[in-house]
This record gives sequence, C-alpha cells and structure tokens, in this order.
Amino acid sequence: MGNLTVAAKSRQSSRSKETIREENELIILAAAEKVFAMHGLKGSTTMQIADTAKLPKSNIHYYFHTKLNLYRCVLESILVDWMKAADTFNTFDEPREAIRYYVGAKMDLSRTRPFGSKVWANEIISGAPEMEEILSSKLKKWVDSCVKSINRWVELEKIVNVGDAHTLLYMIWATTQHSADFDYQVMILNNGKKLTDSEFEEKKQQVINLVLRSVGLKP
Amino acid sequence: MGNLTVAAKSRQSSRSKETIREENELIILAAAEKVFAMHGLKGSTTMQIADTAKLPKSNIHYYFHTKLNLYRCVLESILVDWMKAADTFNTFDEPREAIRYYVGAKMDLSRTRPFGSKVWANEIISGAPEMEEILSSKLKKWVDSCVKSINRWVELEKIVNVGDAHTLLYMIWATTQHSADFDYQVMILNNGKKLTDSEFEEKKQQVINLVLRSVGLKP
DNA sequence: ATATAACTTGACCAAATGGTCAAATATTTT
DNA sequence: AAAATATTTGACCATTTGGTCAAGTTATAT
Repeated sequence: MGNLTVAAKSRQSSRSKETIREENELIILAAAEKVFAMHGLKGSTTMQIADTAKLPKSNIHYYFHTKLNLYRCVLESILVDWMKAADTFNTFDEPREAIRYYVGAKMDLSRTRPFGSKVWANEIISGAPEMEEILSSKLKKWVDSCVKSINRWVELEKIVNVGDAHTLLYMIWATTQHSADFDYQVMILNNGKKLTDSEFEEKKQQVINLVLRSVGLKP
Repeated sequence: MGNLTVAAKSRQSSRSKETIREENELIILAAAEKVFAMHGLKGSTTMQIADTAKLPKSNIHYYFHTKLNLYRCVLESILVDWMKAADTFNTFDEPREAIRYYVGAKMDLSRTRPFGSKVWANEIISGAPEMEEILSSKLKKWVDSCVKSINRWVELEKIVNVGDAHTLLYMIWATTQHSADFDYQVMILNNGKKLTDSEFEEKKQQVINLVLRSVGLKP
C-alpha cells in the first residue's frame, strides 16, 4: 500500500477534460430530463436536478449556465430522437408501411425515453414557448411533407378521403404521443402493474391497427 | 343630485354578501383557469391570478386560502364539464351514436373551455398528482363502464375486435383531448389563423369519422 | 341605530430559489 | 516543473413568492 506517488494516484483516477465534460453533460441532461418531466420547467429546481445528477448545484450552472438553457438543451436532445421517428413517415411510399413504421417508432420512443416524451408533450401543450423557431422551421417542413404524402395517397385512392390531412396527422401524433404519457395514468386506472414487453408489443399493434382502419386500410 | 342618503347610496351599489362571494369566486376561478393553463401549477403565481382577476392578491387568499387549493377547485370545476361529456358515452346503445356524441361533446368542450382543457391535460400528463383520489374512484368507474360497453359491442360484432378496450378508449380520449390542445399549435404551424365555427364543425366531423372507421364503422 | 359578521386591501415576512464568485483542485501545455 | 487552463464546490446574495395580519369598509341581524 502507499507505493503510488500522489501524482500517480491522481493520474490513475483521472479522466481527460474532454471526457469529463462529455460525461457530466450527459449525466446532467439525463437528470434534467427526468426532473423536467415530473415538474415542468418552472416547477423544477436546479437543486432537484443537481441532487438527481448527484452533483453540486454550481456544477449544473457551470456546464449549462442557466436553467432555461438547460431546458432548451433537453428539448433539442429530444427533438433529435423525435425527428428520427418522424422521418420514417416519409420514407415509405405505401401508406400502410408509413403508418405502421411511424406509429411503431413513435411508440417505441415513448417506451425507451418516457421522460423525454413527457417533457416534449408538456412543451407542446403549453404552446411550445421555447420552441417557436424550431416548430416554425424544422417541424413545419416535416408537417408539410407529411400533408403532401397524405393528400397524394387520397388522390391515388390508397386511403379514404380524410378531409384536412392535418386532422389525420394530428390524430396520429396525439395518439402515439399521448399513448406514451398515459402509461403513468394507465397504471393508476388499472392496477399498479406496468406493461411487459410483450404486452407493449400487443398494444402497439392495436394502436397501429386502429390508425390503419381509421384511414380505411385493413390491417 | 345629492338627494340620496349615504345609506341609500350604499344600498344602491350593494350586492348581498352571498352574491359577492359567488361572483368573486367565479371571477377568481376563471382567472386561475386561464393562468394555470398557460403556466402550470408551479409556474403560476398568485399575483398573476390576482392581476388577471383584477383583484388584490389578498383577495385570492381570502376566498381560496392557498394556491394549491385554488388549483384543486379549478380541476374539480373542470371535472364537472368533463364528466358531463363523458357520460354521453354510456347513454347510447349503438357504438356509432356513442362515439359520435362523445367525440363531439369532447371537442365542443375543448372549444368552449380551452383553458380548462389545457389545465386538465397538463394535470393528466404529469401523472395527475392532485387527482389520484378522483381518478381512482369516479374516473375508474367511468372507464370500467366504457370498457364494458366496448367489449359488448365487440361481442355483438357491432365493431371490430380492437384488442384491449382500454387502447381504443385512450385513443379516443387522446385524440379529442389533444385535438383541443393543439389549437395553439395548429395556429403556429399553419398561419396565425384560428378556426372559424364552420371550419371547426368540419374538423369535428373529420375526427368523428376517423374514430368511427378505426373501429370498423362506416361514417 | 348599533353590534356583529363578512369582505377588502396594503404592508409585511419567511422561505425558496436562480444565479454568482472566489478559492481549491485537477489536468494539460510549454 | 511550472504556468496556464479547466473543473469543483461551498458560501453567499438578490429576487420572487406564497402566505399572514391588522386595520378599514360594507352588509346584515337584532
């Protein structure tokens, strides 16, 4: 024992500055996502986030400066996953495939990243005050191209005429989004039991089928 | 002028204690609903609510004691309307009628009481921390009876087999609920234009048709 | 009329909270 | 090795905010 110099000891447990930064940012982002999901932007305190991250509060400010900025970073990080799921909608020509994959991807996302899903939903519902730019640019483009796809399917008589394509899109959106956020809810209403993986797959299939039928497609 | 006694003047502009209480409670509840919808429970300040109600802050506390209590009162008041819409689901034997009226009622509610709708949605999404009792009792009963209705319809082959009835119910719920809360969203994504009454009726019809088709019914 | 009860409101307070700072520690560069 | 740069952290602060209180006003009961 004791045959390591102080320098060696320190070197042994040392991480490079780069990895320190990366690791801590990830830890803080994850903690913030969880806390924001539970209490919203204003309802969350930097102290709660710090405790969840098991870091001193000052550390949170050191890496993300302000709570609002941290919140925005969380949203952006969620947006990446969210858009990844969204993209599937426009990579299929056939409505059946497009819907099947998008709904599936969206529901998977809600299961693998439940906290992010809630932060996102909350932000959207409160009028997306922190995301107007993103919504007006990135998301608008996505929505527009989805609407085009849907309208084309209607013209080609691949799906029934649903009226305004936005209505259908929002319905799919709402269903997959909310289907996630209800998990919590479902637990209270049913019993205390969470869905198993296979139960979840079954539920996912049911939702897909509902959506498919809603546009006149047979599952 | 001046031929009214002080007493008469005072009597003239006076409202009975009872009506004063009733009126003020309503004013405060409405203001709170609006503010809570925009900023959530923690994000709303009693001062904001007071300003919106055009009353001094102390007055809010005089009538509702604490912010949390006021919030609960708002939720309860929304629950009344919410359950009123919900009841329609079980007053029709035919799924077509039940769905048509419930979805319609729910969407009307979201239009006539947009703020309440958002408060409710927010509360539900954050896991309904202030409503566990209500959810476990009143709402559970409603859900159970809806599930029974749906299952009976499946047995009688009036609608297709949707798997777990809860999934369908939540889907309807999510669609109507969210369809409300997207209004804000829709404005940003489309232009700045709100839906006219007739556009809304059209949209309502589209949603109803989507839901009907999703269970295999022709609109 | 007068006493009592209910309503109104500005001043005030204690606690919570977002954020700052400087001193200490660790890593990297020269 | 030493200078420079980056990270860590406790102490501290100004502001916000839910809530109280007491003094004043208005309505009601006797």
